[in-house]
Amino acid sequence: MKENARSIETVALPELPVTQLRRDLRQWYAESGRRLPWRERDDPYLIWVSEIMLQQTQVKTVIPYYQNWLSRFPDLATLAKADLQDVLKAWQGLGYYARARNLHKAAGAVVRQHGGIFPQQLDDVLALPGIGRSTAGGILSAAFNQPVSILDGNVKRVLSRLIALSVPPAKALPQLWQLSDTLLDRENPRDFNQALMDLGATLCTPKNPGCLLCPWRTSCKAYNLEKQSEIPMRETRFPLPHKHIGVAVIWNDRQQLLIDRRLDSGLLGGLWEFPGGKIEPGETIEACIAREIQEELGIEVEVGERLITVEHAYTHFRVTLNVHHCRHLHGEPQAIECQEVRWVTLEEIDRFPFPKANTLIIEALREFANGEPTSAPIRNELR
DNA sequence: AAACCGTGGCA
DNA sequence: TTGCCAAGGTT
Repeated sequence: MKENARSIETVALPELPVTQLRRDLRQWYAESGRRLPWRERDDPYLIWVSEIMLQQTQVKTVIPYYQNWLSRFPDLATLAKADLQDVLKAWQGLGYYARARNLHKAAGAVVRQHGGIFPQQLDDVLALPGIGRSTAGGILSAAFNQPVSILDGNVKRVLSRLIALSVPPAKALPQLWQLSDTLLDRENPRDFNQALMDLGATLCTPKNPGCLLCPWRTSCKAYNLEKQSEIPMRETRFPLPHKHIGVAVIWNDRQQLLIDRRLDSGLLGGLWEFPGGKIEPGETIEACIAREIQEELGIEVEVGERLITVEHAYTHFRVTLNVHHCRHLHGEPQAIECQEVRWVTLEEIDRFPFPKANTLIIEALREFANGEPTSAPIRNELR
């Protein structure tokens, strides 16, 4: 990590009553800190798993996945030996699937390079895939009480308000890192870092922060300027592009369905899906599906009636999946633009990891197979 | 170094 | 309905 020395010089950090801030935060945490599953023990594997799951993901979402994960992969050695498909299955629905692939890969690295013992050197931890500076600090401080600072979304927001930062946090990362490091209570780094995140998650929230209960309110520049709701400043973004996709549910004459496994890199890497592709301008859904299936799988299908229409939003675009029943006519399916192709029954399909939008298709297939009446287009957000 | 990478909840 | 944001890292 390279510090931007110039910007540190030009943007001076305010004078802060550091000792008092540490003491007030410590006392608040003792009274109001959260009790969370990964705070009950200091096993680095348990802390590590929680830190990866919590990247860009809220505590409430993580907890059930965390419990289930530990029942399947109770220790690092078990995870290292596990099949990647089982790992992805346990991650199904959490999103950012590279986190699961990297966790699995890193477990193997710890076994081979560190004798199965999670490393305690910052450089060794940072060398593991999926662990950056903030996650390394979170793990080392929580598991070993090491004085390593953190800078996650909570801390960025808390510190931005504390100094009334006049630019979006992304434009001031060196200063925010320096502030996190300056404030860090080196006598109690574990509790300090956890307290800072709790403060951001429960009081110093993005909307309607509970400033009247905040232990830092007398020192908080944003509060004293009544600018809590304007800080941190946001970057302006472009509207999300919308893609229209034709998707095939291909049946053979043995009541089996054709699914494919995506390439390991990129969007939804390593997960299974129903094949399909983008509808070209002026193209009908049926023509698109027939064309995509010929191009991607090298087979010919007859496109039948609509099964479901799924709306789904990813981070950088929205999609409409136009899903149609298809009948396999001829040709042996080939893995041309994917890793693997497979015929499965509706009974077997649950064993494979699918992304969210595809699980909605599977639900619709179940209803179809059970002879339930097809309803109006089902919207993702209504489910 | 800007772009990419999921999903759920909320207003 | 749409946009925003969340315990960020990788390329």
